[in-house]
Amino acid sequence: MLNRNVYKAIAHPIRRDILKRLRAGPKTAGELAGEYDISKPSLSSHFSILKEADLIFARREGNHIYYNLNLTVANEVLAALMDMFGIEKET
Amino acid sequence: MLNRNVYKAIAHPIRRDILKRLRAGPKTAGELAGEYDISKPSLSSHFSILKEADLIFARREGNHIYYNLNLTVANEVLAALMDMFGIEKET
DNA sequence: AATCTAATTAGCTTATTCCCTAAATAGAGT
DNA sequence: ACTCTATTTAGGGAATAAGCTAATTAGATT
Repeated sequence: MLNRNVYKAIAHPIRRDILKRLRAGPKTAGELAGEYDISKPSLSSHFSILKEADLIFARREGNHIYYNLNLTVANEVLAALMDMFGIEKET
Repeated sequence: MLNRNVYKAIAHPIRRDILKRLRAGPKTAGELAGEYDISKPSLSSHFSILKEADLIFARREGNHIYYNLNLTVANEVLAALMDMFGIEKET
């Protein structure tokens, strides 16, 4: 079932941007850090909020941590919103 | 274009529930107030957050105020999320 | 085992959110 | 004009969110 925190998770513009970038494939925390004018600890906190919402998951490789988009949950969010608005999937 | 506040607006469970109930048609503030264990001023504040996000709009009739779901914006939210996640509309 | 790099956790401050009660406003009916 | 009902605005307090710097952890490398 859909974690209630997903809505809070997508409420922040940086977190939405992270999700958008992860569409294209896994990225390390460091790679993403380069994209934002924010301290690494603050960004790390955004990662953990996204993780807690199950929107992303982490995989360590050497001393890098790769973040991946969780498409299953992404789809669940969309389904929940479509249900909320009473909008059907197909055009 | 999509108001940035929509994400904050849908981040609260009561506001999501309001949207869901408005799917079925317009409701007055009073009708909705009956559904939640929250003061009327607090609920009124939720309405104004939803209004500010353009997710609902109000129409006065006598001394009732009817709230309506703005389906246009609802669709825009879905489109924005599908874009964010890189998910296509049709199955 | 010392060190380097990558990333997180701890601790703190400021801003925002969310709720409340009391007071004000808008319109309808008397 | 007064009053009743519906709803919002004002003001304030507690909880949560979001940022920072400094310190720590985890693993790789020498």
